[in-house]
Amino acid sequence: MPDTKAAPDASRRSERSRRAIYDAALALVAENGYARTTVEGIAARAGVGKQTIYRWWPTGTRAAVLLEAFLDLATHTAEGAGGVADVDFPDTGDLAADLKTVLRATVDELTDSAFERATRALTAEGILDATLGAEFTARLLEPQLQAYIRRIEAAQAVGAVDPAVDPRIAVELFVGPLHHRWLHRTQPLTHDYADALVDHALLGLAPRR
Amino acid sequence: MPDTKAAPDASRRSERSRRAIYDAALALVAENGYARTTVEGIAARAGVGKQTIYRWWPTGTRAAVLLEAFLDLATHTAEGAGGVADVDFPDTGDLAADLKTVLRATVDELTDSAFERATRALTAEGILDATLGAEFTARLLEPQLQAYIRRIEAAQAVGAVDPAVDPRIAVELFVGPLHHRWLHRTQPLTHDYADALVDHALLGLAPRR
Amino acid sequence: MPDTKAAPDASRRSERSRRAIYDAALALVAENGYARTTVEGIAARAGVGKQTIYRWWPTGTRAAVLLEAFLDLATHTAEGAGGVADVDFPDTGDLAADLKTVLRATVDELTDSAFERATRALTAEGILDATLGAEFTARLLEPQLQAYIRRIEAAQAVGAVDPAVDPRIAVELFVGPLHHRWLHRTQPLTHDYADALVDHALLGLAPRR
Amino acid sequence: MPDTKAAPDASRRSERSRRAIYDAALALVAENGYARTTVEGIAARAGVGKQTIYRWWPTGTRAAVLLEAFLDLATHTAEGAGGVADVDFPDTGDLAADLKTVLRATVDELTDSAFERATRALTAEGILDATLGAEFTARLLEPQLQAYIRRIEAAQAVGAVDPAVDPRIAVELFVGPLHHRWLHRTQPLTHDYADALVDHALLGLAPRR
DNA sequence: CCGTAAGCGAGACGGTACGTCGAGTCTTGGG
DNA sequence: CCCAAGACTCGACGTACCGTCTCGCTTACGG
Repeated sequence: MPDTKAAPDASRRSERSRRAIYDAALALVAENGYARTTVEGIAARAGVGKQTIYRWWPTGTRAAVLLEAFLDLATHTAEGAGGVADVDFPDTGDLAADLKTVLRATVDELTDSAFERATRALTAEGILDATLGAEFTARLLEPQLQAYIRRIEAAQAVGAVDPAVDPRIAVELFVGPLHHRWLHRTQPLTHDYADALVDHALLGLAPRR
Repeated sequence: MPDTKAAPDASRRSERSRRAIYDAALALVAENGYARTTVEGIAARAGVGKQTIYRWWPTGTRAAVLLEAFLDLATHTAEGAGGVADVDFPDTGDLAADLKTVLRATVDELTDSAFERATRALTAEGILDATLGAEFTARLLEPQLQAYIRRIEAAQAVGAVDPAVDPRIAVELFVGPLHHRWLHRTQPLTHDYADALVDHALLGLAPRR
Repeated sequence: MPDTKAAPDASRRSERSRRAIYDAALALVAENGYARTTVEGIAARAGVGKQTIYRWWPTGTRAAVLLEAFLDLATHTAEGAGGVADVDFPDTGDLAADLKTVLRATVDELTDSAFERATRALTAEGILDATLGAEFTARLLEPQLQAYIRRIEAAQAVGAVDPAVDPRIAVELFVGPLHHRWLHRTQPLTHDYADALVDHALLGLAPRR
Repeated sequence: MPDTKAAPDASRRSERSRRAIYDAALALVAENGYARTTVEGIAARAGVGKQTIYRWWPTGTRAAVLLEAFLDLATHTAEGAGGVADVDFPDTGDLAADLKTVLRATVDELTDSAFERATRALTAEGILDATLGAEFTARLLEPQLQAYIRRIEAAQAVGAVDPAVDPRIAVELFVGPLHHRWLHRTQPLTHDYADALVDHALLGLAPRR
């Protein structure tokens, strides 16, 4: 036998229900927090049967719905720009300025009250569950990191970044501390912090002279 | 009297039960994962009534128990050294070497199969719940960061680190990327990575000449 | 048009599907019992869409299908004899013997493992639901009772039964106890019991002299 | 191992909940019918958690509750008379009159609008499910039949009933037809019918002269 | 030295949500 | 327009845990 459980026929899926589920999930998490958001609640708010949710997200249901809601959102936001997978990163020729621009935008996104709770929930679930974490990383996080990497490689090509530097580590030098502060709330997450991070990372800690 | 609920009398607390609860909680999380660990399960495994758990951890029960189990563990590990709050950081005079030593140790801790699940669980809960997050940060994370900060200030005093550098940001330049990789599993977490991180952060990304 | 819901066009009905539904329903009840027999299961087993079942049996679906399956069966069994409505009752001139013949046959039918479950199910549903009960009585039970009544009236005509006796009550004196024992399983249902019933009812309980 | 599932500790059972469940079950069946009565509904009406119901009636839940509700009711009605198991049957010396008294009372019980639905439900479930049926018969039906049997044996002792008669069959000659008419609603269930039944059964169908 | 008041193991309780099943309706594509 | 297939909304199922609440039992004062 090929499969234990027959997969549902995606071509007959209700578009209306799918969207209603995304909207309901995001709204409920924003309003009540992830812990108080239930599958039952999402179904009720979306005007949908629970089975419809479990049919399309049989495992990791709550988090899986949220992840797709996010991806859907991102897709529609970036409409026409080629989708999420192709995040655009500014290249004005000034690496530090470009990094600050992007990191400041990231700060704004992470502290956007409409989505902070959902983003935290997804991140936390990804930390706990490796399967969801892989999905989260591959579909949301990695595309962004790749955009950084491309910008840093461009900088290396024009001599703005040491060619010995591993671009992946370079990215993490910016993104890691930002996320660290956001996740653990050790200090407020501000534009100034984003700027300082760029300066420290580019110049290094050791004295230049 | 003004209090709605009388606080339990800590002097009468059963030491045996307290320890059994820690052990049970850590073991269950290690065996089954945090999601499948329940208060009921902990109580049963510890041979303890549920009420005994709720008496001493009335809120955020599951995570609160785990956090204390961790602190208890750390206290007994660091026995005699003055406790967790006073983490010791090597100072051989060679900052890069000292950082690598500590970061390598951190890598080992984070990937220790006996505790990785519990650490992830605690981190994830802290991300979702600000109250627990504050507790987690204050009692587990911050003491460690302070040790880094002291070491970096010492390095600044001997001219090994640029005096203009913000020590807090400096710490995050090491710890942030490490945690990022651990949390999101983007790449394997190795000693080599710890070393590379130190080198990149100290020297900066911009070409030295 | 006044009708809320158009009645389906019976002339277009698929004979193949109808028969397949009867077979599936009877088989499933015999195999798994009525409680575990579902409309979905019948449809699947019959290779038929659910709608086809609901189209032709819009109310009381499960029981209605079973009832028709039974009637269909009886019709085909009694083929040529004029159908179910005209049950034939032996008349050898010996009333007691004729009653014993029929009651023994009834005992055999009621304990026939192929149909006992379905008969019980139909009876039980008829007990609960007056509408189905009326249908069940009119189409299955009453024709049988009428055959008894005719035989008893014939017996009264030849002086074998007291003319003051109400034939309907007389029938129930035979059929009632038999069903009682079958329904409540108070004692085993045997041919001997059928015989004893006839003797007791004909002669009465009071001493004859 | 002795048991798959630990039995609950009956000594700690909540009397208040038990009674509330009985009341709710009987009321709901009377109001909405058995088919529309759900375990969830009973729990809600009784102000009780579903688990409390499933704890004490793990199998055949709905019907089992109803059966116990009935037994409880009967126990409290017959309070002081020694309980249900010891049904009292009149013995005025006139067998026919005594039987008519009891059968008329039975007619009234069976058509009592407060309990008819519940009685039908229990009977129907007992017909379908042999386990429940055995319980139903043993605890509700059989005690009544035994009272009849004792009365008939008494009648035999004084020569009012033929000694060759099987008392069990005699009982069924009265009770069987009554139940038959009640269950199948073939004719109205009246006191006159009860009287006629007694007369027919005692005297028999065959002419006395 | 002896109540008496706490902590304790145990587990029943009222709840909430889970994930599943089936009912009956609706939609799609084929004949 | 019938039909097979199956997705849909809805409601109930029986289970798992939550956090609260008695129950007896044990254990440490404090009069």
